[in-house]
Amino acid sequence: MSNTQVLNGRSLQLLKTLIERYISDGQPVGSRALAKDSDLNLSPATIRNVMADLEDLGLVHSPHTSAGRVPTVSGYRLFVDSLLTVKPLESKDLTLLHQGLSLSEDAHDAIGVASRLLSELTQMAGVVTLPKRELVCLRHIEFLSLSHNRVLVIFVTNEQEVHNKIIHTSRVFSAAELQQAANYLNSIYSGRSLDAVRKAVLKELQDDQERMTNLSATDVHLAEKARAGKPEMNKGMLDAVKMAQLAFQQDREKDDYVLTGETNLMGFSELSNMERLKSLFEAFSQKQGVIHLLDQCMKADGVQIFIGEESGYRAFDHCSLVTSSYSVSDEVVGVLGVIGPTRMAYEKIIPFVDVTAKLLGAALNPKSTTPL
Amino acid sequence: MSNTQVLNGRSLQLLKTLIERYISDGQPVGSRALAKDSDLNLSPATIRNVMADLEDLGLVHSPHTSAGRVPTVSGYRLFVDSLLTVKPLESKDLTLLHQGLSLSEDAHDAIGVASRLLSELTQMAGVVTLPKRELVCLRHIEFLSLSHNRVLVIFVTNEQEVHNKIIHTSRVFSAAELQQAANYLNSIYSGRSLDAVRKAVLKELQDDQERMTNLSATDVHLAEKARAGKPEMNKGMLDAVKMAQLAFQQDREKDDYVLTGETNLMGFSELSNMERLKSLFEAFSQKQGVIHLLDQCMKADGVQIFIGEESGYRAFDHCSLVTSSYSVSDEVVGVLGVIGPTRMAYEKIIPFVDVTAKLLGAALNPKSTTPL
DNA sequence: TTTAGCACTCCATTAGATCGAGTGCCAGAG
DNA sequence: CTCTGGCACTCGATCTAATGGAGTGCTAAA
Repeated sequence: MSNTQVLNGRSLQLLKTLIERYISDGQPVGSRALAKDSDLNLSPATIRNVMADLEDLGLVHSPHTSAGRVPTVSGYRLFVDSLLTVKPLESKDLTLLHQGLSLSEDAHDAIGVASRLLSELTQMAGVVTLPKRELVCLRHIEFLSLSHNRVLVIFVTNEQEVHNKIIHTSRVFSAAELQQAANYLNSIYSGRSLDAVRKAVLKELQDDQERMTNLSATDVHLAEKARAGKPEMNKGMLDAVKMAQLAFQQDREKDDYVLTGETNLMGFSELSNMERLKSLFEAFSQKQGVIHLLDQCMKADGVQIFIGEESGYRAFDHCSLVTSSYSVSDEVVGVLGVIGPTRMAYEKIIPFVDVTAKLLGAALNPKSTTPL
Repeated sequence: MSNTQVLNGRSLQLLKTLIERYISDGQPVGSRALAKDSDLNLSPATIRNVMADLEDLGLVHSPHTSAGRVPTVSGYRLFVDSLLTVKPLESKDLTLLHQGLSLSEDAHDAIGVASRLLSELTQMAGVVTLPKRELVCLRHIEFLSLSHNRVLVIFVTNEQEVHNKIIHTSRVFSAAELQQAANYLNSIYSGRSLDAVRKAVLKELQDDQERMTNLSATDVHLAEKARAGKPEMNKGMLDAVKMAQLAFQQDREKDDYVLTGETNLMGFSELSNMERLKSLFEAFSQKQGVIHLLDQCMKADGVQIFIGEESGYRAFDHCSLVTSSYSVSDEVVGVLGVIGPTRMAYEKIIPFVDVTAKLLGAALNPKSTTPL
C-alpha cells in the first residue's frame, strides 16, 4: 500500500505537471496527457494509480467519472507553496513598470499607475491600497472658516498628498484665531505620523480635562504638579487641539483602494456565471470586504496568496488574490495585488506582484522630502 | 389599402399597449395577448394586420416567423415622445430623495447621494456629473511650497468643495512670497467663477506681454497708455498670476461623474451577453465616451432620453439613458440620469429622474453661502 | 511495482420527433 | 371596405435516443 509513502517526489512532480497543464489549458487533465507531459516514463495506468492517491489526499478532483483531474484548492496551495518554479519577470514588463512608476507625480498618482500597470500587464484586475495613515506624516495643517460654524481643515502629508475635511465647531472662529491655531499645531505636530498626532491630541485633551478637575477641586498642589510637566495651555491652544482632534479622528477614508481592470475578469470562463460575477463586482463596490482581506495581507510582508475559498469571502470563491505589501522607509504602509481566476499563471504573477510592490515602495520613498 | 391612414388612433393605441406589455413581460407580444390587453374589441386576426403595418413602418419587429412582436428603437421613440402616460412619483420615493439630499454636507456628498438614490430606487445604474466649472465660484486660494520647485495650490469653491493641484514653477518661492501671491489673487478673484478667473488670468498675462514688448521697443508713449488702464503690476503680482494660470488651466477633472449601481445592470437578460456587458463596463471605466454623451444632454434642459443605438456608442446599443440637467441659481451646471436596458419602465423613470434633478439642484443651491 | 487490457461510465454532440405559439393569407361576413 | 374565422405553415423550445470518445477502475500478468 502506497499510503505510507504517498507524497514522494514522483507524485509531487506529477501534481506539478498536472497543475501546469491545467493552468495552460483549462481542461481536466487525463492520465494519457499527463504521461506524455511528464518526463518520467510512466504508463497512463501507473499515472492513474497515482492520481487515485492524490484524489484521496484531496489534492485533485474529478469533475465526473470519465473526466481527467483538476486541482483542488489544497492542490493549488501545495503547488504555490512548494512546487512552483517562478519565472523571472519579462524585461519588457519590468521596463514598463519602472518607467510608469518613476514618472509619477504624487502618491495618489503613483498608486493609480501601479494599479493600472498591474491590471494591464496581467490582463486581470489590479488593486492597490492607499498608504495607511499610521505611516503618513503630517507636514502642514491649515484651517479655513466656512459658514455655519464649519471649518475646513486642509493638511498636507509627506507624500505630497493633500487631504481635506470639514469639521463642525461649537462657535465661530475668526481668521486670525484659525491662523494662530494652525501655527500652533504646525509647530508641535509637523513631521509626526497622523496616527501619532491623533494619539497625542487625545492625550492633550485628557490632560487638560484632568487639570480642570483638579483645579475645580481647588487642590492647588496637584494642579501645580500637573502644570509642571508642560507649559500651561492657553485658551487658543486648547481650541486648536480640539479642532485637531475633530480633524484627525478616525475617518476610514472613503477611498481605501484603487481597483482597475475589473472588466478583464469578465473574460474568464470560470467567472462567466452571472451570479458569481455580480456578487464579485458588488464586493468591489462595497469595498469593506476587500479592504478587510487586504488588511490581512498587510500583516505578513512579502507575497501573500489567497486561493479560491481560502479568502473566506463567498464572492471570491472562484478567484485568487496575489498580493504583496509595499513599504516606505522599511515600514509596510500598504498592499497591492492582482485578482484573477483561481486558474492563473502563478509562476509569472507572483514575481510580477512582488516587483511591482518594491517599485511602488521606491517610487513613494521620500527621496525628495525637503521640509516645507 | 390602409397605408394612407396607417398611424390612426387605433394602431397607436395598439403600439402603446404592445410596448407596455413588452416592458412588463420581456416576452414578444402575440396578437392574441394584445387582443385581450387592449380595450378595443378586436380579433387577433385584425391585430395581426395592424402589426404587419407597424412592422412595415419599422416600429415593431418580429424576432422570428412565429414569435410575437417586439418594439424597435423607433417604436420606443414614438412611445416616449407621444404615447407615454407618465406615472407620478411614488411618495415613498419622493420622501427618500428629499431626506437624502437635504442632509448632504457638501456638493460632492450630495452628488454621491443622488447617484446612489438613483440607482437604488430604480434598480438600475445611476450617474451624476460633477458641476461644470463655469458655474463654480472661487472663494479662496492658497499656495503651499513643496520640494523641487513644486507648489501645491489649494482652492475652495462656493460649494464648500476643496480642490488641489500641484504645479511646477520656474523657481523656488518663499512662504512669504506665496502668502503674498495668495492674498493678491484672493483680493481680486474671490467670488468669480473658475472659468472667469481662468480667462481673466490669461488676459492679464497677455496684457503684461504686450506691455513688455512695448517697453522694450522704448515707446514710452504707448507704455504709458497701457499702464494708464490699470495699476502697474509688480513682480510679485506677475508671479501670482502666472501661478494662477498654471493652477486653473484646463484640467478636465479625472473624476467627471459619479456612477453607482452598475452591478444592477448585470441582472438584466438583455445584458447577460458577456461581450456586451464587458464593453459597457469598459465604457464606464474609460469615462470619456460617457462624459461626451452626458455633455450632449446638458445642452437641452429638461429630461433627455437616448434609446438603444441612438446614443451612437456601440457599448450602449442595448441600453437606454434617461437624463435631466440640474441647475443651481437657474443655470444648468450638470446632468444626472439613469442607465438601464432599453426595456425599462419609462413612465416611472422619467418623472423620477426629473424630480431627482430638481431636488439635487435645490440641495446645491447656495442657500448658505456666507462669504468667508 | 509497474504495465497492459478490458469493461464501464459519463459527457458532448447530433439527429429526430413533437408541441405550441404565433404568423400570413385567403375567403367570407358585415 | 373592414373585420373576422379558418387553415397551413414556420420556427423555437423541449425531449428522447443514438453515437463516439475520453478517461477511469480494476485485474491479472510481467
